[in-house]
Amino acid sequence: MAKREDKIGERISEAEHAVMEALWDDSPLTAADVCERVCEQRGWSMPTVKTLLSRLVTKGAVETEADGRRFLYTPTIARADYVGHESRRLVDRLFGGRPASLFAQLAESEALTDQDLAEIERLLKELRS
Amino acid sequence: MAKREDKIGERISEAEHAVMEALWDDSPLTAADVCERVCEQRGWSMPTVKTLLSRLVTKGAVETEADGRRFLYTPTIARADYVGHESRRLVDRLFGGRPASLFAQLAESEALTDQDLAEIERLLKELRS
DNA sequence: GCCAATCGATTACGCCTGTAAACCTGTCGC
DNA sequence: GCGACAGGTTTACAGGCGTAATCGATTGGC
Repeated sequence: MAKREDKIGERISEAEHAVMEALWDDSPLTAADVCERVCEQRGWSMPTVKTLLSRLVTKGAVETEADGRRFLYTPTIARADYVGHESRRLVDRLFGGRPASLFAQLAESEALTDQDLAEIERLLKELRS
Repeated sequence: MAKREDKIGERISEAEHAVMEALWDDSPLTAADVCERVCEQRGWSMPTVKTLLSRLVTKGAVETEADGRRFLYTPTIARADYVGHESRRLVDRLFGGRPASLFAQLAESEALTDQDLAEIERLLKELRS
């Protein structure tokens, strides 16, 4: 049942997360590649991306592979794991660990469209089988 | 439709959140009251609670009412608003704003018990009417 | 072979957060 | 009336985060 590398040790910050998204979207990437995909959108400059990448490497969320004189960066944790981890954190912190409460909250606060409801219904049906 | 005081300006930190929970649970409270409910559990001392309360007041998340020489603290934002806000933040950040994806994630990662499923189903049915 | 461009590493720095000690002041007991 | 205490305010300080400049090494062009 080894449930897929569950090593999400140190917390990933907001800015670092943006970098992770780029890498999850496509990897390995060089620092320049990453910058190309996030710098404009976030108003960052290269040095910022370099720093974030280093920190992610230190945290063990990203690993490097030498390619001549530069590095290629690859995530070591799966996006699904990260996302699952963060979701559970939220559910624990705000909903006493009861996902149904989260759902109720989203429902009650308008946040669910008809499409969402339909999709959730479909998933529910699937889980029943 | 004034959707209930939506003033969640500054972000509330983790530690501050613990204090908010105490106040949401029961308010108004004095600083000592708050400490009584969270200090042991979190391993805090009075000064820490005082600091957190001050910061929350500065952030406008809590307001004070004088009671003789001391203060009574009361939340100015509703728990439901805070929780909704944070939930939406997560959905936006990690699931491209699609709540159904969050649901799918929770489903796929074991996190949903039969009870959860039953409850969600019930809520769904309710929303349909 | 030497210079400029390229890259990663090191250093910087202000703000927020967690956690508290120190300080000031009003008050209640004696 | 005076000292101990309760309670709020100020100050502190280390670590994380956002953002970046600077340094040092490598290398491709000429």
